[in-house]
Amino acid sequence: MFKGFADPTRIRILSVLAVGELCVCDIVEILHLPQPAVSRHLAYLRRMGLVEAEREWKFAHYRLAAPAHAVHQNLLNCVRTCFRGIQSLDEERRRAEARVQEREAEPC
Amino acid sequence: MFKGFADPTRIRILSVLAVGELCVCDIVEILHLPQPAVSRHLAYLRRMGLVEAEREWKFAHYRLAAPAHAVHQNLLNCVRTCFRGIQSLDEERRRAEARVQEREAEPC
DNA sequence: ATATTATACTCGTGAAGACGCATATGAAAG
DNA sequence: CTTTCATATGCGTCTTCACGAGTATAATAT
Repeated sequence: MFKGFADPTRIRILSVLAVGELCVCDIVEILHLPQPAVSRHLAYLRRMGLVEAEREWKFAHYRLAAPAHAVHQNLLNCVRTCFRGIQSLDEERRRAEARVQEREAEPC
Repeated sequence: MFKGFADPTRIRILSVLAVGELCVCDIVEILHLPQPAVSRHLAYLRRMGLVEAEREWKFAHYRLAAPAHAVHQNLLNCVRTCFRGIQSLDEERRRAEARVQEREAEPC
């Protein structure tokens, strides 16, 4: 579980997913990372049970998994509270929020 | 910081140090691990700022470092609360408590 | 059928680190 | 000075994993 958090890139991914559900391409744009890197880290996080994926149309929507035990809960608190105020993460979260709101306003 | 927790042996060490100050040889006996392994993990944890050492007489007394930031605080909460109830860790903590109490009762 | 889009995977390379074993350091006692 | 005890560090090996580059897959669009 801790290993899931033991990488800067994965922390960034978890941090933006804390904002809301995002697809791989969103994360690629928000974090300015190559798509295979994002996919690989997401696969890792999936294996650890930290995120869940759902395919809809052409997109894989990822979200934070519901905490399965106390450690998990505690680490999610970290994402939601401790990571506030770190400038680079804040910016990425802002961009993520914009994306999530576009999604909600989007016509089906 | 998360990397400090991303190893089972280090979690065991942090868990017994949460009970109180211990020297390397205590940890070796409590966890049934070879001394070099313990020393190296402690060095790692020292580099991460998770533990502090103090040499007194021939012994190096190790203790958990005071939390330096929110993430650190949160992870220490994990050690103190989330790890309760895991049988193997509980046993090791019990043995650590015995040690700490011997220390306190010890004549100078 | 072909092209496009979104996502996943494979492979090679390199770095970090875990472990066992042996050995070094450093202080205190004999 | 040598021994002993507590601790630290080197070395060789093995595993895990991060990353880049390329490619595969699978669904949709033309």
